[in-house]
Amino acid sequence: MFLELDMAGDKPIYVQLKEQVIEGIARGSLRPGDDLPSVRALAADIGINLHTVNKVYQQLRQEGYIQIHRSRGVMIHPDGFIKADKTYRTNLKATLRPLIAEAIVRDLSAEEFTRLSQEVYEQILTKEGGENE
Amino acid sequence: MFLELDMAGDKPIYVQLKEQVIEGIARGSLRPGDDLPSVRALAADIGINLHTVNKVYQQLRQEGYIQIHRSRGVMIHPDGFIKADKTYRTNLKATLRPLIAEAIVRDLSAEEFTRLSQEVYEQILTKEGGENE
DNA sequence: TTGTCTGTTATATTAGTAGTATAACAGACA
DNA sequence: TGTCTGTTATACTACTAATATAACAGACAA
Repeated sequence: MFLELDMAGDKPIYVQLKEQVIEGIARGSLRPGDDLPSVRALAADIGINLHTVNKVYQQLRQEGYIQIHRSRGVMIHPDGFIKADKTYRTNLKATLRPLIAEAIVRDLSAEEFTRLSQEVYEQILTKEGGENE
Repeated sequence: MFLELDMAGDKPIYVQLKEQVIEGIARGSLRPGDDLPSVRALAADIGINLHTVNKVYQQLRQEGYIQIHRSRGVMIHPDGFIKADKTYRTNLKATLRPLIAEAIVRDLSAEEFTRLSQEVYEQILTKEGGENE
């Protein structure tokens, strides 16, 4: 797999792992129906505990990204993903709010903010690496 | 003051407090040179501990939003704020990356994402309340 | 000079989360 | 019967959020 975890940084590794699976789906590297490693295999592969992987899988399942079958293992959800609805948009705006408040104070216009967002869209879809903090 | 803290939610109250000060500056409710309450006064006002307020003030000072004088108290930084530089933009893009990855999976186009961002800009600048999660 | 305001520092405690370590349970299936 | 799967339970360490007291030190007005 294509995983790169920063064990030192302050972002929890289960969050990093979850985000990388979602970005893998966004990029198209992981496609509906694709198998994911078992909790034990992935944990051993990246050198972390089984429970940390399990926590990620449980959250991804709850949010509709993957399917888990008792003894057949884990796969990317074969029926596609939950579309952006009202609740999602409301939550996204709430998440963006403090980011944009800071942008305003730093004199970053809405147009510049949009340009940065476009760049991130392209970075993800064209498989560019993004410099992490 | 205009503070509304959610003690139950999972967002730490020191983060909420910090974000609300920054949004206050973004809105123009707090302007360069304005006094802020003392750590003890603000803590007593909203019913939290002195150290929680102090932590917020220290972080706001470190990031250039406020000035702290030993026994004269706290004020919004009178000389304006640090403009968006290369480092800030890089960090902002890193922060946006997982949000946008999820947006892509949920079939939210870059144009729609931009539209939501514009709405948040306007919400903040026109002093609308934003529904919190 | 004394009192009272300011931020600052030091300790200690409680509660919750992140991550690890073992172990065992239960379904599928070759 | 093994051996793979996810699942559950328990316990431990380390760290963070938040609180509670207490004391220190600078500024400044009465």
